[in-house]
Amino acid sequence: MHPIIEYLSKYIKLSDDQAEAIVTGSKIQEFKKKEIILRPGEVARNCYFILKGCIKTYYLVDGEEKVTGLFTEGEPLVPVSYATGEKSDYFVEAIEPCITSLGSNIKTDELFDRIPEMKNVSLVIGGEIMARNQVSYDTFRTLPPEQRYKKLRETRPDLCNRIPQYTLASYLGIKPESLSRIRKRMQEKVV
Amino acid sequence: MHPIIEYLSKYIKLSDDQAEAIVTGSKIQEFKKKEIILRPGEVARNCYFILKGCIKTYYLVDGEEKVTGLFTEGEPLVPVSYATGEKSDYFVEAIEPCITSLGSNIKTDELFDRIPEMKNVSLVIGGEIMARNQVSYDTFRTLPPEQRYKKLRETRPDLCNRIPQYTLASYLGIKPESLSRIRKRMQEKVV
DNA sequence: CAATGTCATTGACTTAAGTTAAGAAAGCAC
DNA sequence: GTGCTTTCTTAACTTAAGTCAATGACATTG
Repeated sequence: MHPIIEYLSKYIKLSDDQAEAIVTGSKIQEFKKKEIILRPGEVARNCYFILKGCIKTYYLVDGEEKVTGLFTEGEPLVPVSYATGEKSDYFVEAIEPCITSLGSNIKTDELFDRIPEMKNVSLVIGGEIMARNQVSYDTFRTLPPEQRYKKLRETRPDLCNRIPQYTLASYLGIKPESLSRIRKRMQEKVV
Repeated sequence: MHPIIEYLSKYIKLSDDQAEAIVTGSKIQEFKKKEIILRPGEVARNCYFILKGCIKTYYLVDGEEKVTGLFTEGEPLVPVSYATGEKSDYFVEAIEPCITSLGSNIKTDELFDRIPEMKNVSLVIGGEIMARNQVSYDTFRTLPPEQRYKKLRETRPDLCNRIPQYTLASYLGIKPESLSRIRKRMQEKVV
């Protein structure tokens, strides 16, 4: 089964015809490692469903990368700029070689015409993304750096291994040196 | 004009009949200062549009209040629990005496039947809430405590005056003592 | 109006993250 | 493989937030 259909199957029973229409209608786009998908000042014309690879979103503050989001296989990435139609404030960049399926406003309208039920699905998925964002937000807000790292190891252990430490540190809101020290502290406690 | 209709007018042109239906169909609920609106473990059956007053959302971590959200007049408050149907992880509590207009799943379904266009409005409003959340999230992530406070004074100066310092401190992710010191430091620079 | 409770500030001290700089380890290109 | 870049770690020092404790301001209540 196509990954997109598998993803949607949680929300809606699609006929074979409908599934076929979605898959053949969906555009695939690939990105090289370090390829920039969206820059500040640009308006996002697409959102992305990640089939393979890993993408980060980040701000450039005084020349420093501030990572605010990490996305991997099976996750939808909806740039704020796509939702609002305004210029993006941040970068979207492939950390690994990526294969994504594109969503666009035009495609979405066509889809809603063809399968009206998808409007409800969008509302539900939107609610879920919002809820997930909120949880991630609240974790960051309520925990100090060291505990954020521990939490991340529990909830997304895959990330800790596949992503450069300095990117992970930025995502945790600390400097690479601090992450290094945290890791060392944790090691010592285990021994 | 009713505040809810004024709010919706940004998104949809409602006939007088439709506006009438929404206003008469909407339930008003008031809360006393310090009244708890939602507790961890409970499932939210309502979302709220704030007509008057101020509401905070917070986690209780080791007996300590960790404020993650502050909402005032004209803002919609959608508990994660309302969106997901799962038990809440956090408290929702009135900081000031509040007057709110309730939204509920049943009401929403009725509304969608009556005014199908409202489904599109929900999608748009949902996108906007998500975008606003993201901006607030990213501000917190990318700025250190002192700058978070400065930013908050720029973007929501009202909050800094109407809310207790210890609540504000918690919202900024610091202790009241630290906020006190930050304020002192800022004063000294002005003089 | 005294007594109590709530909230904000201050000071002394601790802790952990930031900064700067240097060097080690790993990955990549030629 | 050699050399180069990128990434990670370590160390010494600085800075700012956390902690603990005391005090002061203010509002609320009996």
